[in-house]
Amino acid sequence: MSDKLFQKPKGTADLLPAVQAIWDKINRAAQEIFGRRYRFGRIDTPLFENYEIFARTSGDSSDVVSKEMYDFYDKGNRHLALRPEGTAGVVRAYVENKLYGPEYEKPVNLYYLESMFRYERPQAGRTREFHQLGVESFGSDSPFLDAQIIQMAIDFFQEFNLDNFIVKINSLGDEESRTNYRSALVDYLKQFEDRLSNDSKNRLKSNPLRILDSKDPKDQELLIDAPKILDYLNQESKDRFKKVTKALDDFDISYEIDNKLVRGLDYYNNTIFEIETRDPKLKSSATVCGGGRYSGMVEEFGGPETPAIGFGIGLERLITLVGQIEDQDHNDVYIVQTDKSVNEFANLLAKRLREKFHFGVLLDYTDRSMKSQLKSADRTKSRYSIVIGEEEVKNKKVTIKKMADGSQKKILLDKLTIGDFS
RNA sequence: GCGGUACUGGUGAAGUUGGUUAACACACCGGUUUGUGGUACCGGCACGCGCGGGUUCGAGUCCCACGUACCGCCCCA
Repeated sequence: MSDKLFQKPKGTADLLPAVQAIWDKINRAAQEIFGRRYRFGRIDTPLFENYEIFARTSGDSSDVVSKEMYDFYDKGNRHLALRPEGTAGVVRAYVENKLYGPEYEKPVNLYYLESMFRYERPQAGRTREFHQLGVESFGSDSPFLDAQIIQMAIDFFQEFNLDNFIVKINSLGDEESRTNYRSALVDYLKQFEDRLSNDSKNRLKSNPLRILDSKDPKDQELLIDAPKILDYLNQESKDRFKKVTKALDDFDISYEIDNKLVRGLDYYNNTIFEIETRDPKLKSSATVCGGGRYSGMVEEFGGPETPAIGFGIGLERLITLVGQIEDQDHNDVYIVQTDKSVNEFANLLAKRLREKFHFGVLLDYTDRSMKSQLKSADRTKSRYSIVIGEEEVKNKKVTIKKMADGSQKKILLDKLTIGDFS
């Protein structure tokens, strides 16, 4: 085996300087759209939480909990887990910090940008550590908010000029509707139990709704005549869903009602949605955003009954769609030294230029040839170089060279102003 | 967790049916008469072919195990 001690853990990535420009842009876009336009406040929660926080909310039968969790015991024998998704931690923080209190404006709107961890086989658009940008809104059950939240995600994608996607939406209904539907679905599928795939057989007991998005072609065939969830919504849930889709229509959002959409986590009810890209770069990982309504979770953590809705955007997936953006960063001044006798002078000059003009300043510390130093000035996209030699040191002058056209001028050090560099 | 493909220098890679000195290009460093860049020319740059074993007189080239990456399944962001 190779020297695995010196390799990064499987499914992780180093984000080198060359790749940071896009992350900066994501941060700025989140701040601008979620923070400024929608007035969501940023929240950061711990990288790890008590195991139960995720296990209970996501559901024991979910893949995330049953096989993808990075859990461990600390020295105090506490069972902890690296967060596999963002919602549970935010809800925990909402309750623990009593953000439901009267001093906070309702709904309480939060967004986060954090890394998540899932023990999975890496492939395109899927790594073990990945980043999610998500929002959560607590305290409103309005269907108009559902539409607003979906619009938020779209706004974000548009900031990156992405529009080759489809919004898929479905409603799981309220508790009552969901219970009714579940038993109707189980009754229907029971008669074909021996023809179902193994996964689906297990889910028949643990989580029958998940059978709906089975990829097994035989399962799919059996599902054609299965009861449809939208037929089982009670009047209230039905009306609610209609209001959501009406609002989406009013927003000119094109969407697709997908009555087989269920999502992998257990905590959803009423509106659920996904945004899928059609870009072939992410074939089996086309979901770039997923979310929906969840009620009951705040109570589960000991808070008051609170309706909530949120979504998460997979940032690595977003980035593979956007591609890398060019780093436009320029350096201001590169100090070129004719030989090592002027090192001291040059070194001091660098300090003064940063101090006085707040310039970006670079200089060579390896006594390379002038030619090499000028090459470096080029490569670092320096706007100016300052040549320092014996003559300059003796006369307390600097030779300023404008890189773009090669023009030079000599100026007394004491007379140097910022205007000499514009 | 299951299946497939790949793995040669800083990078892209060539390496024929296993047989001396690992091609070529880019990048980098240096030089082309001594204080000036992005061009041109010249020179330098893998004691090693993911890691560990094995087969063989001999392996980058064959076999096995492991690691990682990529693709597919499952599932998701």
